[in-house]
This record gives sequence, structure tokens and C-alpha cells, in this order.
Amino acid sequence: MHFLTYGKGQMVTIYDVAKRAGVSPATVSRVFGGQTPVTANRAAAVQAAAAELGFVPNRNARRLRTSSSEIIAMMVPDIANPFYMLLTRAVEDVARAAGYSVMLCNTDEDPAREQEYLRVAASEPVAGIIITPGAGTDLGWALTRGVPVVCVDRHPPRRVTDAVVVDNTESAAAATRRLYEAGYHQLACITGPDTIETSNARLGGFATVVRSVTGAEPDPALILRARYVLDADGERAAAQLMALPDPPDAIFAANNRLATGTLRALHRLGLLPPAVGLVSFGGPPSVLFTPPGVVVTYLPTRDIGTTAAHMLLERIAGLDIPPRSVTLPVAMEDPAGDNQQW
Amino acid sequence: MHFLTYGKGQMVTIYDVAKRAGVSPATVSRVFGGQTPVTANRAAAVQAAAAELGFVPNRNARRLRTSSSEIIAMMVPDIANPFYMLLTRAVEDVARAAGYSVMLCNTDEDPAREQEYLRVAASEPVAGIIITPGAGTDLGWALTRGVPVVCVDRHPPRRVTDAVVVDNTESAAAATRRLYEAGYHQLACITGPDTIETSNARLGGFATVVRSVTGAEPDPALILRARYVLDADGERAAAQLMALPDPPDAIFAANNRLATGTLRALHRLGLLPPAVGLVSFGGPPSVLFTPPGVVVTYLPTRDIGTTAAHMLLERIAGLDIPPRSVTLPVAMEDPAGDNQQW
DNA sequence: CTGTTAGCGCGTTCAA
DNA sequence: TTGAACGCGCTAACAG
Repeated sequence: MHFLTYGKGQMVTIYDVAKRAGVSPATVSRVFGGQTPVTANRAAAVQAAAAELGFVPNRNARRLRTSSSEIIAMMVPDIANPFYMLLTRAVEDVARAAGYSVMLCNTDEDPAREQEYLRVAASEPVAGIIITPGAGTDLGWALTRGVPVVCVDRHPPRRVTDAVVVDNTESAAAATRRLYEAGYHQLACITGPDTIETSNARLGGFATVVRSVTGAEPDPALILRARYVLDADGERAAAQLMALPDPPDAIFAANNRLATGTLRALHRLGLLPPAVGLVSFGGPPSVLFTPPGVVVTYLPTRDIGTTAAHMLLERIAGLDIPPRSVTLPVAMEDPAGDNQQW
Repeated sequence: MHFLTYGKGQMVTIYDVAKRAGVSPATVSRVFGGQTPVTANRAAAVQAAAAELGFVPNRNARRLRTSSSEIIAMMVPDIANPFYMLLTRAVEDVARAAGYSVMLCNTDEDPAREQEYLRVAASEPVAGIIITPGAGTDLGWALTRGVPVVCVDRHPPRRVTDAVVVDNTESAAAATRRLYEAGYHQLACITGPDTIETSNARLGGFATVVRSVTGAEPDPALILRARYVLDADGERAAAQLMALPDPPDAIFAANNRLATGTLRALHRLGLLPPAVGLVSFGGPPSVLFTPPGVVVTYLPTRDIGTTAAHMLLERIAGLDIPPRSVTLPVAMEDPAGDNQQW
């Protein structure tokens, strides 16, 4: 007796269906493959036979034959980050509509794990890859094998593939200006590792504005780097800043994790905005409202995902033009709507 | 000339490697399959040849041959919900460690889409399925084909598979008691559709306590149902409750979405807790702290995911015992740590 | 321990 | 339009 399964049903093949429908296996294949035409009543007979037998085409056999799959690999640093979660959701929506499945690959910003997943993607082989590349990402293997790749959030090394990004430098600058306009004058910055493109670009935008306003280089003591992935790192960095002899009166946090951590630290010190100003680059998951003293830049997360997915589908379809880089706008006002952005 | 791809590299097969290493294809297969033993130096030769040629085993061929895959289908209502996101993350961690990949399937509580995905899973065929079943979920197809299934968050129809759930009734009751203990006395409940097991169980726990405290049935006007998936629905329901001639002084929100929406509504009315009490069943993404007047039940999200994944791996390995149902405890205090729960 | 052989289920030639 | 035959790349038998 078997529990849990009603039975290890024998695989029903096109041969079974063919016999039952009184046609050749090739005809069955054509009915389900949908390429070459089949007479209507023969097709109907095949459909009927297939339904009676509970036939489901075996994708592995098809893939082996055609050496293609309908799987898109989505490789992101951390699916537990709302930004990547929403990004993935958007990709999945577009992919599903086009008949593709999404394989989820968490890299945790770990190059080894990323390499491992790229190997899996290569041996799958997947139809395409959407990836947020890390510091030393090597796309060579995928490209050699002709697997299309689209990068999201960050550019690939040497810009060898399509990419969908936002204008980090400019929007970081704009957000920083807002802090000055709100009357803050001692600005600090908590950004990510110097191996990550966005953390450098955001710091760059910040520093440019500080220089232009103060006429001097930003104080190095007011610029901290923390890991992008853990709230706790942002919290620690913010606490460290506020413990300085001459602490900042506003903090630029370069991603949502860091902003969340910073808010935690400020809350613990009883210095929530507007007591201390804050830029949250990318919306933190504050449910209710944005308190005064907080400047939030809203990333067009959903758009990034759908754009990337469409670009990838174009590449899968064979589009052969030079790498494209799409830069999407960053909003400084809550775009409202259904949490479409982050 | 080709852009984007360095070339549609010819597939390197075990035959190529075999020739280069001076062994038989079967030996190459054994080196990569890892079942039968191979002499050390022969294995080394194979590895070397494979590396030089850039050989990557073709999974589709292997799967066709073995009619097995290393893919787990994760079918959840909405990956953009933090609960399911964290759940998925946990599953992915365990799966990856065991050499499996995770295929992401958003059902949006839509039976049609669920059915569609179950078909895909059947034709893949996937090694196993982890699913949050909806109202009319039909697992028949998967079970007939012998694909192991583990349900999470909700039981399957007729409890035909393993399941990992929490004790919704009891913890809903406990949370409701807290509201009374805090001095609230006019309690309302916003729960999900009556087609969803958890929304009924949570309402049940709520109602039991109301009955035992007031000695009467809960006022039907104070019990609302809203969709589980959108914050906006919770917001609307809460607004409706507060517009009653005799509005409640506390609201039991049966999931994190509904709690978020309720908080939004209360904020808009200037009635944030503790002015109006709130139970959030499942933690809402409040970054900073839990205000007084809010009772949060923290679901052991990560545990649910890892437990389910391990149970599925056991089933995939062939474990053949009656369906198990694991009920995990719900915490009423912030378990702290790294957002492991929700 | 290793090589030889025969398919896994399907898509795709080629003739008819 | 349809059917027969071949092979995608690999692993599971078997024989050595």
C-alpha cells in the first residue's frame, strides 16, 4: 500500500496517445507542438485520446530534443529584501504570461554561490538569466553558451549585456539637496561596500552635493560603509555616527536595509526624524506614513522587473543588437498606488 | 557578428570528454553522476578533460533518462507578501543545500492559475511540490503521478498530504484575550474569505473568546471579511468598522495585510493604537517598534519553510508513511533575531 | 572497476 | 498533410 501517492502512474507517452487515436506518434507530437498543421478531426481525436489517458507532454524529452527550456533564472542577492522580492514578482508576472517559469536563485552577494548558480543555469540550460551582478560576477560561461542575460539594478562588468538600472548618482544628489533645503547642515552617509556599483554611485551623488554646498570635501568620519544586506549593519553604523563628538544632524542611507537600521538606531536614541534628518534611498517598509525630516526616493521596482523581463524575452527570441542600457527614473514623491515601487 | 553572446557554443558532451580523456563515455558519466566508483587517476583525467573542454553535464538528458528532476515547485498565493517571501527564502535555503532548485509559482489565490502551475509541475516533472493550497485546490494530478506534495500554512483537502501549519484557533484566541486584558471591550474582527482555512480558524478563535467574555454571540456587524491579498481591502474594512454608529474600540486583523490596512485607516482617522486596540496576526512590517495597544502574533515563518522543505526531501527520498501534520507554535512576543519570523 | 549497448520521450527530417 | 526512422545527451544494464 502506498500513502500520499495514489500511484506512481506510468508515464503516458505520445505513442500511447497515438495508438489510442489511431494516428502516428508524429501527429500527436505535432498537435502538441503546434508547428506543422494537422487536420481538424485528427487533431480532435488526438486531444480526446490524450485527455482520456491523462497525457502530459514530457518537457525534459522536448528540451533534450530542442535543447531549449522555458525557464528563466532569476539571480538576486536576497529575495527577503522587499526590493528584490517585488522585482522578482514583476519578472514572474511577465514570464508566466509568456509561458516561462522562474527559477529562484539567492546569491547573498556571495560570488561562490553566484558561480554555482551560473553553472546550474548553464547545465539546465535555462532560456535566459536575469541577474543583479555582484563584484566579481563572471558571465562568461553563460555568454559563451549563448544564454541571454539581462542585468538589473547594476551593470555587468564591461557592460557586455543588456541592463536596467536607475540613475543613482543624480537621484542621490537630488535627495541630498533636499536635506540641505530642510535646514540640515551636518550630513553623514552610510553606504554599501565599495565593490557594489550602486553604493559608490549613491555616495558619489551625495558627495558632489556636499562639496558644492560646503565648498569642502565631506568629512571622512561621516562616511561609513556597511553591508547592504542586513538591517543590523545599518543600525550599528548609525549608532557609531551618532556617538561621534560632533555627530551629524542628518544621515543619507544608501539603501532600504541601511535606512531601516538607521531608523532603528535613531529610535533607540530618541532622535527620530525630524530631530535627525534621513534619506532613505529606496522606500523602507514603513506602513503608515513618512514622518517629516525623512526624504524617500522611490525606486521603480516593478518597472525595472517588467522591463528586464521583456528585454530578456526579446533576446531569447533572437534579437541581435548591441547591449542596451535602460535607465529608469527615480521618484521623490510617493507614487502611491499599490506598492508598485520601492 | 554576434552581440551579447560570445557564440552559440557547441554542446560539449560526455563523448567529447571521453575521447579527450581516453576513457569510455560511461566512465565520464560515472565521474559526474557519482554513483559507482572510478579509479582516482582516471577520474582525474576526466576532470581535466572536462575542464579544458568546458563540459557541463546536460541536465535535461539526465532527467529524461532518470525521469527525475532536482526542481522543487514552490506555489504560494503572493510572493510579494513578506510572509510568503520569507517562507520561500527558507525553502530555497534548504533546497539549495540539498542540490535542488526552486521554481517560483505565484497563484494569487486564483484556482485557474494554480491548476495551470500544477500542470506545469506535472509535465516537468518536478521532484516535489510545496504549496499553500487554495479553496478548490486539486492535488490529484500530482498525487497520481507520484509527485510528493507538502502543504504549508493550510491543510490540503481531506488532508491527503503532509502539512506544516500553525495553531490558528488557539493563538487567535490568546491574542483576543490580550485585547480584553488591555481593557478593550468592543472588539471587531477583519478576517479573510470563508474559503480559506486560516481565516475561518482565526475568526473561530476570536469568536470563542468574545463569547466566553461577553456571554453572547459576537455582533455580526463587527465581523468583516476582506480579501487576504491587498492592504487596501483591510483599510476599507477598517474604515467601515470605524464609521459604525457604535464603532469598536479594538480590531482583530487576521493577517499581516489586513493589519497593515487597518493601521493605515486608523492613522487616517487619528486613532492609532492605543486609542484603538489592534491584533496583528502575523507581524506587519513595522520597522521600528510595536506601539502599545498592538498585539502581534509572530508566525514561525522560517521554521515552517525549513520544516516543510525537509519533510518534502524525505518524501522525495521515498519515505512512505501516512500523511503527517506538523503544527508549529506561534509566539506572542517578538522573537527578535534577524526577522526570522513574521 | 570498466566498456558496450540500448533506450528515456520527443521533435524533426525525409518520403510518400 | 502524414508516417517512418533517427538521434538529442545521458544513465542503467550487462558483460568483461
